[in-house]
Amino acid sequence: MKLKSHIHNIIKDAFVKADIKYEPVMVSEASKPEFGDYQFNGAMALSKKLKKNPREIAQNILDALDCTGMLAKAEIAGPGFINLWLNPLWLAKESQIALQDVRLGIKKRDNPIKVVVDYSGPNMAKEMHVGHLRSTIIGDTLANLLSFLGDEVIRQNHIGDWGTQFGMLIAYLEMKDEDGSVSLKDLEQFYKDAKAEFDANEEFADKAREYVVKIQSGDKHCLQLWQKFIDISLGHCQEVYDKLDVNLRPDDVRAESFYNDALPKVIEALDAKGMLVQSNGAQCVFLEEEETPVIVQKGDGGYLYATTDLAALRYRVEVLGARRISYVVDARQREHFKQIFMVAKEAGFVSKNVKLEHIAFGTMMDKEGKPFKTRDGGTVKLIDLLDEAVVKASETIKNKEDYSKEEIDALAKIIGIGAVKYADLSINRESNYIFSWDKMLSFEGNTSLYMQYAYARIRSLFRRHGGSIKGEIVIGDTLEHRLVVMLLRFEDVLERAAEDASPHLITTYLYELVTLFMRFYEQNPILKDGVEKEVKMSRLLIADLTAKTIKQGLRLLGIKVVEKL
RNA sequence: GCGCUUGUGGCUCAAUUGGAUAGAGCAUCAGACUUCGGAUCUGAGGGUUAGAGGUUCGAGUCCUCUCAAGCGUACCA
Repeated sequence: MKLKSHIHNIIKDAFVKADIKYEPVMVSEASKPEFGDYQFNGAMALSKKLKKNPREIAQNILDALDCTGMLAKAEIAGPGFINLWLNPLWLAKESQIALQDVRLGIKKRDNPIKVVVDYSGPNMAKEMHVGHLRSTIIGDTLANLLSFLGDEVIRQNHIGDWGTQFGMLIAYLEMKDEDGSVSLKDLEQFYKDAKAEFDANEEFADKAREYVVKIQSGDKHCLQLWQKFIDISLGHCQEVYDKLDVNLRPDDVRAESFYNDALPKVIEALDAKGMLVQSNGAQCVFLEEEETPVIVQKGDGGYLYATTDLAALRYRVEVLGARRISYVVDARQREHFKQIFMVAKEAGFVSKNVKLEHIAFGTMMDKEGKPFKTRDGGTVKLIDLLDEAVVKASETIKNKEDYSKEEIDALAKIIGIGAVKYADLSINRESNYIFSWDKMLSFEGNTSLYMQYAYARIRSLFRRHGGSIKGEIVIGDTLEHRLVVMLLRFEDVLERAAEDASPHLITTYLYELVTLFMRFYEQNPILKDGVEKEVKMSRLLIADLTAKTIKQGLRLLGIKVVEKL
């Protein structure tokens, strides 16, 4: 239910009736329950334009406002706010409709677009570390979300599989003369060993350099070694994706090497546009108001990160047909993307109706507020972090009920991984955040376990109830009223989260929803003796819609729910 | 040096993009129950939104300056 735009339309009609020749601003949720369900703040801003007292304008709007259907009541408050109350009968009817729909009343977009979401992007030379977590799950959530809302989403995993370090790595792989399955089990160690060999052994270093050239010129033997290396490394990534319950598959991989042939064409295109300038031997694009140029070709003829990104951008627009391209990449690359987007626009690689956006995010920090590292200062492998989360989760739930070992293992996986994801996604992506096991695995506050607990409680309610639910929703008190309004707000929240690429809007919403439900549940008995049948059914239906909304919300974040906890 | 980002109770985070008395959780203190799962709920104390100006009917949010922190600053990705 697009609550806001429905109310907006009613206000619009009132504007026409009241002969106000301006477009009304969007309504917003009331900041406090006393102020109703929604509020319209446009009267104050109009006062200057219309040269009238804002309260008078508000009164004019109010007089023209249709309060016979969706709205029950409207009042003027303060300097000219218009507070709006929704009609309980209307709310009951709409929530009933939502409940009968698997999509909870959320329609797919009428005008879907093709969206490329570029996320995760690990480097094949090393294993995924904690730094890849945010890109992977924020990107995945965005992709899930847009897809749910009806857009055609194309997931792109832009892996780093090309560059000088691969010469060293495949030379070392060949020297070890294994099939790779043993020595590449720990990529991190393999990289270290290769580097040590490179530094100590002159002969090996020469060979490594030679192999760089050989892969690039298409030498069969070297390419085979390289392919083997990439396959194994990608296998590590897939293991992480599966563990994370993220929707990335091998098909979504478009590696850097994929664009090799397109790189010279990027240079040609830029040259044809007269944008290339040679500076200190390198081919550069100078941009207005940018201090440093974008270097697209090195003095030795080699290509760079920027060149590959431009080639990828062209591919996404021209071949994939993207109308929106979202790059979910660390905030430190802000300048890079700013420049790439400028070059792409100037070169005509994208038309004006294509939206390019850098979905920047902050860094994960430790308790002291320093970048998250191991005790000896190394990077934390993502797979280790996830495994630890599962172990910690099983410790948390072990003492709770008499679960079998299998049950604990299954639960711990869902809960542990879910806790990591939820903790990350619940924070405004732009800022850095402090990683804390204790907070993450707490049952209190805005955490995944609080959501899981609420969901399990509702499910338990239905197990206990057993029989069928026949009846309709009747809003009995203000708490039920607020809860139902909250439930119907779901679509507005998803739209906004998708627009801003901000998963934390979903978690904030879910937390508010669950808090409200807990209060409702505490105050309004459902299965207890003495509750009238109609009331019982109505409350069960509200509980059911709450559970379904929690489940759907978490699902979009890539988190599964559990029936028992 | 220049540029970008950030600064909100003791701690961790919000604030509907300029709206009403800045909200939550943790921690602290005080309550509720012969538990529809207490891993719950209710309440209290705790804030000059880093600081100083400015714009506006109205500023945590926009502008200017100062302070502090993080990051980026041409042939890595």
